[in-house]
Amino acid sequence: MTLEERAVRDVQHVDRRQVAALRSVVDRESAVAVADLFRVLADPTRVSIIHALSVAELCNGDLAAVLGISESAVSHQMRELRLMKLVTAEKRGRMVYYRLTDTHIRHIFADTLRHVQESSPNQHVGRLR
Amino acid sequence: MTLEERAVRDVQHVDRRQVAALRSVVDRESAVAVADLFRVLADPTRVSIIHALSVAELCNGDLAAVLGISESAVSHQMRELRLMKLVTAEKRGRMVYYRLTDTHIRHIFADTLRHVQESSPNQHVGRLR
DNA sequence: AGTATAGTTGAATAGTTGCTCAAGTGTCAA
DNA sequence: TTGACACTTGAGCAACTATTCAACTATACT
Repeated sequence: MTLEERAVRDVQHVDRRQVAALRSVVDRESAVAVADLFRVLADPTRVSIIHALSVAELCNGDLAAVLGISESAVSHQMRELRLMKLVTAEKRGRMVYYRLTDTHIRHIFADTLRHVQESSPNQHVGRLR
Repeated sequence: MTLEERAVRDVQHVDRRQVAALRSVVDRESAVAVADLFRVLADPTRVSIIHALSVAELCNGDLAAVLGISESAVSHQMRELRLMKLVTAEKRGRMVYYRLTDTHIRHIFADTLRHVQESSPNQHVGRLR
């Protein structure tokens, strides 16, 4: 018996129609898309990069300087951010300048920063790094 | 020479004051806090759970039925979501009912869902799972 | 030409994550 | 009490991730 079949059969606590309705609302595909977007924002380095770029346009080396990490590490992250279309790269001479593509992301990001700063000024429940 | 020292020294493209200013704006601690919050939302299963709970209050087994995964898997995820204070658990008899704690998260989540559905209806650039 | 600078890339690696499985706890009903 | 049910927990593992290092390309300067 597949999980799919179990899902339809084994519901005993909510009525089946509600579960059936939820199963159609919560489709896997958009869940993956949403998770992918959040995944990009789920790393302190990328968060810092986006934070910095929300203040100024910066090149790869400057980002490394601002964050205090290697240029290679920045470059790897920029590749990811570019792939996910969160930043745009513009080459000028031998430098590559990055800026945020999307104002929507800016808002989501700002909202979350505010949320974190308001709701838990001192407690921190996340994992160790 | 530490990365910290490099950071102050090696800046050649932006003026040093700007980088110094950015270095104070982009502090590691809140970057980690923001990333931690996003990390919770960066998994398709947890996204689906939050999506389902934004529609109805559900117990562990129902969530398993709705998502089509094992109760154990759900329970593991609920522990995380509880730790991060995104959901609240309420035990009634032998069932544990979950609901979303925070309306702020609801908004961030809804924003992002809308963003994903609007901005990239068909393309998908994320990793395979 | 030659050299230095800015950035990219691929492999390797240490650490993390999400799930499964098996064993456990607590609750209800016969 | 016995059994079934709802859920939790810990160990183990396969997959993924962020960084480092070394080698590379491309541009600029002399």
